[in-house]
Amino acid sequence: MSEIILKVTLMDIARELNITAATVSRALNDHPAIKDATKKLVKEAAQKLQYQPNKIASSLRLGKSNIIGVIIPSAEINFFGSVIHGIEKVANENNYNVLIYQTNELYEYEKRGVQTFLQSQVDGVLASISKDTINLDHYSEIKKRGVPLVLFDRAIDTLGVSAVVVDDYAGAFAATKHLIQQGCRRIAHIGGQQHVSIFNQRLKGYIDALNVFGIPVDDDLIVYGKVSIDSGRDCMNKLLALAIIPDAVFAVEDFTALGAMQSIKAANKKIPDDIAIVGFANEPFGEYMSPSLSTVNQQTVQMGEEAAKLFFESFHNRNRFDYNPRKLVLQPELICRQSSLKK
Amino acid sequence: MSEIILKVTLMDIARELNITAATVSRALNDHPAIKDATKKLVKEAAQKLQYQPNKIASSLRLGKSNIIGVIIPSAEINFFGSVIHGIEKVANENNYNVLIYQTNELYEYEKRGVQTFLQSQVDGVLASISKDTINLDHYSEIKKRGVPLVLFDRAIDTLGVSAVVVDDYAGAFAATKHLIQQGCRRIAHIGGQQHVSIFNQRLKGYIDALNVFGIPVDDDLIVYGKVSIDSGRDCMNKLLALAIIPDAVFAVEDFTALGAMQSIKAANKKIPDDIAIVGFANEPFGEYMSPSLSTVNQQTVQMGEEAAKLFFESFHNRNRFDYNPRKLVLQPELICRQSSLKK
DNA sequence: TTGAAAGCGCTAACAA
DNA sequence: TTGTTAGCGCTTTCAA
Repeated sequence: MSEIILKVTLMDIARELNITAATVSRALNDHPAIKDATKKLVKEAAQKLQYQPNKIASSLRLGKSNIIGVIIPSAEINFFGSVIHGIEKVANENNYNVLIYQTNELYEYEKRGVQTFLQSQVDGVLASISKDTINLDHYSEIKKRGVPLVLFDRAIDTLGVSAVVVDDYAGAFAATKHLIQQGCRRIAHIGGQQHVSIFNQRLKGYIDALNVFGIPVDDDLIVYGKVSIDSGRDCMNKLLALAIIPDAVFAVEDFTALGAMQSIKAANKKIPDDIAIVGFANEPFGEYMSPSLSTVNQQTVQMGEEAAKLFFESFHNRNRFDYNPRKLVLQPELICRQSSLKK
Repeated sequence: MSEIILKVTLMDIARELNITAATVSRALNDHPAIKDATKKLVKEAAQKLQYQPNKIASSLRLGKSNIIGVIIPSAEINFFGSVIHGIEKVANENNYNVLIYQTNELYEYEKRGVQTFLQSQVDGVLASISKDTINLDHYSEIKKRGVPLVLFDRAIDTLGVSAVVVDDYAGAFAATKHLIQQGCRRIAHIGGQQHVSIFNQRLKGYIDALNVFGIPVDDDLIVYGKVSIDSGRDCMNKLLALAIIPDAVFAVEDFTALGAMQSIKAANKKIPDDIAIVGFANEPFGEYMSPSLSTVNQQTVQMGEEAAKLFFESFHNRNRFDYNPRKLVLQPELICRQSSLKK
């Protein structure tokens, strides 16, 4: 049974070598004014005593925590897992750590997360706004405290902060265009909550694609839901109840598409022959369904990486008055699978 | 454009009210010795000045960070996302935050993660050991420093720390038994790396189920892979090359099962009629495939919750010599879907 | 019921 | 090249 290691500090090393803590600190940080011989001695002693620097003390002194706070709706959604993956990668490369806070799509939790992060003295906050959130004062507060804020995916322009988003409009346009090119003419859209900008953009892309190709927009073919499997099923049922049913559906997101597919199958219609369908997000399950689901891929890991990079950019320029937030728009990629490919 | 809020400290509040920082601190922490009137004044002033307590300073003083470090192989794997969800939930309820470190299944990263967490003065570490890891000294070091360590899912008994695992043996036994009850007699197993305890347990459960039901264990029917879609496909191809092919497969995990299914379909065999198949993990895609995948559900969110609770238990008892680590075994649940249900 | 003073562990300005 | 000293913001012991 090995002994417990007692807390060892700079002072312990200093005492061991009959020098001061300041010298030890400088030696460990490779300060140029310190003799190589001293550095060597100090580092050996640190090793021997199994010294671990206390980051909290150092953070307090330096006024910098080397921690990025990340606010996400849910760690359980694959999309956000991927984004975190990207964030972590860039953060670790820069000697930063990542604190996670989940909102469960609730405004109250989101507010609490922001408070917690400010108190934890994070150097920056990366956030994806929850669907439930309308009031944005808590985000303004981050800005007011001089802490860099970067939004990803669910961004809001009025905040005037850096952001990484995918071009939802372009993705929706491409998806709709693809359906038109497959010969579909009655293309429905199952949309999401319109105060969420990404959902609104997808609606616009859909409408503009129809316009560009001279297909009239039919309000009966546009239904709105809450973005879930159940809601997808319900919305599709409404579309199937129309006098003339659609020959294609562009769903705002993959789970919605999945619900719609279930409903189509239940009505004994064939996918894609009777009704073609395209989703959005490239959730992993889409690839393995039958028929496999056409969708729009969002470059999730890259989104995380870029968000983290934007934070470092803001952080390094935080004292410059001429630094302006940047908005990065990633291009999504249409993935055509069986659910939309007619023979 | 709103003004930047300058850092406001206890001293600022104290000055405002002509009292000392000590009193302010006590008032904000509802110390019983402080007059209600004073508390009221202090809290109002704190509000007015938009005071945010500095947790780093408080951590340094108290020797306690209120942070739990979580080490996972990858945030992109749904399983770990769910576990984090559970951990976050319990952590937040207890005023704790969660630092995440990803190892990408690499020993070197895992070691670095442990160092980072120790330096960050986390109050405890929750970890799932990466597949690549064999040397466990870094985990022993956490113990030696008196920091509570709780392992989840990928646990190792020899470390003598608390752990939450699912009963992999029981899950594998149930899956195999189910296949036997469906009338299968040549049941193959696609296994994982045997130094990973959970994979080894699943093999044992498979073998014991065969034994209990009087079915001879045939070494030809057991193949080992690296736990991935590709590896599942390769392993299944080997099984399909046997003189007498199996009539069922118990795969060590869902992605492996998925690869196997692709290979079975490519060989023009019917699932489940020619070959029935069961996976392990209940990855979301399994529900939506065709045929849908039978699998074993692992109570992931609950696993996270229990792991966090075990940490708090260890933490509160960290100075007691009679506290022993506890191992929690969650019971998995067999989910029978189309891939294994014969008519 | 409150104040004075010290200290958590580290780093940086200044001095030598 | 190294030492001295002070202080980051908070909490707590001791004293009043």
